[in-house]
Amino acid sequence: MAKPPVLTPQSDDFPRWYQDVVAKAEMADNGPVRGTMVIRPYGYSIWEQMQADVDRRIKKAGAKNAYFPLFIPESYLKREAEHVEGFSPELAVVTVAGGKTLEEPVVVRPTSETVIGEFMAKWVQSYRDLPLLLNQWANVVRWELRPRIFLRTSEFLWQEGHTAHASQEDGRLYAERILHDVYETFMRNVLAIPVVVGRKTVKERFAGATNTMTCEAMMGDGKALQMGTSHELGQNFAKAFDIQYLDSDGAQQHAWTTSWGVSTRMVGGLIMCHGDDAGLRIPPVLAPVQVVVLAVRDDDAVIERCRALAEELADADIRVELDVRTETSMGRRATDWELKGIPVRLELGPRDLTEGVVTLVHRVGGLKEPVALSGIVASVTEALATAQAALLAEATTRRDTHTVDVATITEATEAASTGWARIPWATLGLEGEAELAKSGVTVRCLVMPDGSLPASDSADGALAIVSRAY
RNA sequence: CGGGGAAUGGCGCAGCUUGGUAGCGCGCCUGCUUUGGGAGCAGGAGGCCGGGAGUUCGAAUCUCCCUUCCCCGACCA
Repeated sequence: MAKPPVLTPQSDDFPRWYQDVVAKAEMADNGPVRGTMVIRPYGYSIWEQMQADVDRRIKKAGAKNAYFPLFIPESYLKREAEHVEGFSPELAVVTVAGGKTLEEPVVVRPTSETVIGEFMAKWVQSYRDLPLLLNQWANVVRWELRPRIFLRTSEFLWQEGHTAHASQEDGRLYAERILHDVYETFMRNVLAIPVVVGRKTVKERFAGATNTMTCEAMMGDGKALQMGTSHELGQNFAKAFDIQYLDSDGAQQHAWTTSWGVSTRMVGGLIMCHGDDAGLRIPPVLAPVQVVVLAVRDDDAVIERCRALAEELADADIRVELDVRTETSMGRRATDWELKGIPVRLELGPRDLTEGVVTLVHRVGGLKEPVALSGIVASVTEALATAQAALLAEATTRRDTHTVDVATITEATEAASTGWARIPWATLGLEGEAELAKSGVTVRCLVMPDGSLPASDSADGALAIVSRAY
């Protein structure tokens, strides 16, 4: 009798598959409070890898890390009208603390523009203080109506960058720099996710921003996921929080601010972009464990050789884990590592040992090949590079084959049942956008035909990428 | 907030119609045999059946109230 599949097949029920993987790969559990999640060690190690890489890139772009408080005076949120309107339904508010009703309720931050704006106002006096480039790694809370683990949780982890500039131009360039040099590059080169970078429509724009830019990724089922955003906030927050500086001519000026962030949602995106019916497939550059060395049998010589092998790989700076839990069957362990998406598995048994080889199993593609024990570092290095490239190629092919050019709203809706549609923004317009929304289809972003960012909300020739989204 | 479901060992479920204080699969523990793709057999541990009130000799099961969760929709950076 055939064994039932380890996971619900993607083609049967994609959301169910996603839930299954999250549980069986030991990524996360639901928390006790609705919408919260417990990130398990394996899931957290993936987040830590993301964090480390993104943090390095942010610092390279000149921003410095700081930390602002979790609690924000409710009055701060109210200072920027559009901002408070955008958030009020999803705010968690503390009204009682220390056994007493608070004079002024405090809000658990949904994002930190307001509190950071308040302090920027204190720190910025002169044009010489600009640009002020800050970033923080923090948790934020948004009481979402429909949570989904990693994709939309009531509390999530992220990095939020906040900057103040002397001119609109400088702010815009910095927001774009973060979008391209930090987010897009990281997603493509590390996550192996070929995101489309574009400009949000007015409807989809962040509350309080003058321009919202986004990285949109296509998931395995053809739906879109916003993986990161970068906002130009204009002078909205500078005016609300009085961030002013004296320019070189001695005149008071309001600063121009930006904000930008990526979150634990990326973990969900990674799962849904690369996962298959056997589980996760983690791109090697990101993978907390790149190689697992697996002892096939309980045999002293085998286990000893496995240890030596793992050590040799670790010495070559390959992230390796040793699995000599021979009390568990070989098949079970192989399945479990596959679920976790470890890119390369080295299986070593008595047979391999006598032949001086080890069986190298590729998670991407599934190929199994005997490779010489002597040149193992080179073989593994090559296998990792191949897997990284293959994942990006696969995701790129899917994105491209599931994106079609259309001319009408009806065609766009149709195309959105299996992927993305590209339609001239001039054809669609605000009414078309509203029309699509009725069937659950949204404009993910606007892009120019050459892939660059539209310079305005109504840039000539801009194309709308429309699809269903998570 | 509207519509639909559900709450029973860690997880997934059956039992309820026709009341007699729980059962299955997976997981877990012990032992033996196994181990090259989710091991097998044997023996175990583990549940005041979401909460409260009521009917009854007796309630997982019937009645009423409450709470929570899930799905669809509205909402969402």
